Amino acid sequence: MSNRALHNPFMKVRSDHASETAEDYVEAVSDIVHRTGECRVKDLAGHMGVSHVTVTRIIARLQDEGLVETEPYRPVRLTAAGERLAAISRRRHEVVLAFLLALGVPEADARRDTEGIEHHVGPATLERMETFLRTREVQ
Amino acid sequence: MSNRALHNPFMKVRSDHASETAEDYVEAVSDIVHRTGECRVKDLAGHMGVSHVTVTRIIARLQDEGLVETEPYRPVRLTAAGERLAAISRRRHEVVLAFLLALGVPEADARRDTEGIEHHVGPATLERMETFLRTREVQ
DNA sequence: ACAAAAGTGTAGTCATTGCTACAATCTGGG
DNA sequence: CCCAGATTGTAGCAATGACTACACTTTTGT
Repeated sequence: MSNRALHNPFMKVRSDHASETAEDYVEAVSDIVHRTGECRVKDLAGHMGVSHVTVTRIIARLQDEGLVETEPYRPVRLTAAGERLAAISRRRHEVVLAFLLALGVPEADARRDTEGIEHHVGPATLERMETFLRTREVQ
Repeated sequence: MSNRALHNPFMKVRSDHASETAEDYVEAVSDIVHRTGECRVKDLAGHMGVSHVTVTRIIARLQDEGLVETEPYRPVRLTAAGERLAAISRRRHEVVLAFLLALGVPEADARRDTEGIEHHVGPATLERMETFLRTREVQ
């Protein structure tokens, strides 16, 4: 099993799915705090396109994981760990988006695809994308 | 809501998840049939790294969706629709993998990342990847 | 100051994808 | 032929993420 995990890419993809939500949410919290000063549940619900109930439960889980802090009826804040994860996620998001744009993908498509792709871009691929951006530039 | 769906990339990603499984499984069925003559539940379980129970249930769903055909204790076959989806998925998979390799990503990383990325590569991005492969070639 | 409105939490449901444990079927070797 | 082992199916549980409906705070406007 653990042996197969090392060789089966599907397992990697599945375990990635678990952290995708965390990455998306801490990034969203970070964005919203920087734009509006504080991040409320309803802001996240609007941002993610889900009901406030879904947000509440996911935030509760992220709090258990030590990524965010909040109290009932209060705004959501990032912990230090949450800030770190948000920074990493945002940077990767930006690299992937810039890369797709540099590739010549129309902006609307690039934004859509980046949202799905970013969570599956490993360090090696990210590094190659950055190299491409530095050397080729737009074309 | 439906208005927001058009503008919220996260909704796209979520609905993509539903079809990812279908794509992965029809592609796996196709591969296994071509390699060994027939595709059994246990082959899929090994290929995907999950228990046979998970496979059985997913295959049942894909049968409802008209992508595969099977009877109890019998091998799994693809329908015409399943073959079509498998062909599309495999081609996209190959393009993404070739693209990452052309980018200079080490093979092991490229294979891993392709597995996660492929499902989120839209037509426009796929087209740009193919163009890159045709024009730049390896570099 | 206080009621209405806005925002948030809770209860309960559903679908998906995992799992283990156990039951049923198929198949091959003796 | 027939049973033991391999394969497949079924039952039942857990976690995640989605929802509606309803309850509870907080905020706001008069």
